[in-house]
Amino acid sequence: MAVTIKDVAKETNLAISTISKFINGGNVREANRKKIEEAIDRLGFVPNDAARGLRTFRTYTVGMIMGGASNQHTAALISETQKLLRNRGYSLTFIPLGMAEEDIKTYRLKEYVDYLIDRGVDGLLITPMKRNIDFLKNAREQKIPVVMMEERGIEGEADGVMVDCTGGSYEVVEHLIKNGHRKIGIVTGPRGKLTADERRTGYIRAMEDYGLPIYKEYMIEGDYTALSGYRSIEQLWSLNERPTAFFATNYDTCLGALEAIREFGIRIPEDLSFVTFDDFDLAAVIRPHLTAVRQPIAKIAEMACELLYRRMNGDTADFPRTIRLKPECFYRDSVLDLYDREKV
Amino acid sequence: MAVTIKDVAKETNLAISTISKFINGGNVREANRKKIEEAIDRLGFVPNDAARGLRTFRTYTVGMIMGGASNQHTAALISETQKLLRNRGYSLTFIPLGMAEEDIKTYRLKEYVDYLIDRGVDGLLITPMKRNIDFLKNAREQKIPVVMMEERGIEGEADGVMVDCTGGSYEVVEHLIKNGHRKIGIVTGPRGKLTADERRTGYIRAMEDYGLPIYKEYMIEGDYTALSGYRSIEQLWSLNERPTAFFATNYDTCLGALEAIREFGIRIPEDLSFVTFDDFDLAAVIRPHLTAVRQPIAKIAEMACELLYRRMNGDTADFPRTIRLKPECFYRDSVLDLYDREKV
DNA sequence: ATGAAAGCGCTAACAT
DNA sequence: ATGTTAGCGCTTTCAT
Repeated sequence: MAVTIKDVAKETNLAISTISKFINGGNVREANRKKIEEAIDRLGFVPNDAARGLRTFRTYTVGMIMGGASNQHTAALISETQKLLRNRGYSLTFIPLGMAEEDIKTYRLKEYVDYLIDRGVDGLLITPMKRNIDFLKNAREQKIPVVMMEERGIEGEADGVMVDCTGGSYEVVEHLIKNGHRKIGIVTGPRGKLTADERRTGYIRAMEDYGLPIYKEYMIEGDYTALSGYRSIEQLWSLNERPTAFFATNYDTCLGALEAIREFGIRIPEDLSFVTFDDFDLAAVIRPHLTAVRQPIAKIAEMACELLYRRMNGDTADFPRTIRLKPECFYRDSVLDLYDREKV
Repeated sequence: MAVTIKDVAKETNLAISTISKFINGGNVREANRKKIEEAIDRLGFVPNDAARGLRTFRTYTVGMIMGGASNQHTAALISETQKLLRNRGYSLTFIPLGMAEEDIKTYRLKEYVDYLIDRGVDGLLITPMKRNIDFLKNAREQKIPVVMMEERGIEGEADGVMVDCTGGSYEVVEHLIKNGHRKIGIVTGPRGKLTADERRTGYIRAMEDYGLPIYKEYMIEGDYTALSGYRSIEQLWSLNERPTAFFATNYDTCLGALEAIREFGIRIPEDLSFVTFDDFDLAAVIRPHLTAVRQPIAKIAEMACELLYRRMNGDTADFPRTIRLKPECFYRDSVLDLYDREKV
């Protein structure tokens, strides 16, 4: 904190403004460039962000609010985002949204957004739990760009980067159907959360497209927690007519469901075929290898950061945009081919 | 960003300095207090952190670096910390440390620390992966207080807040022993990581105290990842003489181990008794309920924040401190009483 | 208790 | 290409 641009100026016998210009990528005579670089190095000069921010009305800080940091998918997203932002000279102020905690009831998203705005972020990356944009009021008023993750863009409010969950969900359920499954259980995510609604929709649509009946008993209302995944298997297994396949719609429910499956001694895929949204390390390792829909996490982060970066720099082209990324299905060994079985 | 302290001054017909004083908790005549509060409210004034920081050489920002955000324990820690810090007026700049990624090899901790220091954090909360303090050089030189989590305090360098892992580990292994187990498998964490070493020590010490032999084959070298947990069961189950009990030393290895257990159709506790470090939602729900060592997460966060807060405010009493918290064992149903079995 | 004024480190407009 | 200078919003002496 001690050495300032002034010191560098003195050291190099140049004007403060020349140093400033250099720092910000301006043109400087070659000889001076060297001198300045040396001086900066020797002195260990680091620009003072506070001073810079005071002038430029920028903090070079991005606020990120998102829940469920305890699952691999989210953690990876945070990690990627942080890296990309840092490479662009931004740091990340992070607010985790409690998933199971009191947060979900009180939904203090607006409070958090306002807090970050007051602290002076240049942009916001938000993963909301429902499509409700009250919390964006101050961001809009103060023209702080917002990119929503796992949501569509909103006219006049925010851009959105999301994965085509309906498609991914459809594809994996279709895969089950094509393997002869008719009774397919599913544990859904919280109502109003776009990804959850889409994954449910994909399931329903696939069933309908293949003329299959949709039984209420097979659609378990969950909330993306491991516990709800666990309960869903519990519930399905208590049915007289058990499903032959199961679709866990996110990482956490998948873990929970697998636990119940272990507990009940259910065999995959002999007793129950199993597919899941969100791929993870173990999914490809455990036996049988789990068929899963993988989200392009790096790409999501990249698109969101890129878009936010552009907005923060005044590029408002195509606002609001909705970037929709395709997930990828990994077909592995957790689905039993019922037709095959019949033949045997 | 528009309304400043100046506006408030004008609005109230008071001097800027009076407003400033009020904001910072100084004494103001009752009548003025009211006027100021009203004006602030009406105008929606929020102090500009950059300007304030420029004067005070403070950013009211704390940097946090920690890995493994994908497990419940870590996620909860981040969440708690963020909350506590915010209540004290600090925001959190977060850098996740990739666990399985390239980070673990290159170990760019110093790079991250320096980055945060350059960005001007007032304090640092770090969970290092090994006891190596090179990365603290700049923090020390610039007198930026550091509280290490999951580490001891270091003379002249940093305070430490940690859990007595040796004790917790000892206790839970002792529990196994007292239930008649002699062949106890364990999957350890990365060498050099204090918590991992301590948990290993607790295991060894308990075995020694009860005069039990320690077999190399039962001590699987892991790295706190789910995969290593999975592999450890795989390995142990391939032994001629399988263990009767297993100790997963953290959340991730526990998940991985449970997966392998499902896959191999191993029954808990009939075929294998199971205990784990780090308690989690499902542990108490699945059958059998898992015996687990729970870390006092809220307390850890509280102690770390409190200590860091004191340091940031110049209180250097007892530096460096090492705060050691006791974990708690939850004895549930995943351990078979072998004596009982003999009787039967 | 309140006010006037200096200045934190930097950027940007303007002058050279 | 480089230099001079005003001022961003705030805290902090120092007066009053």
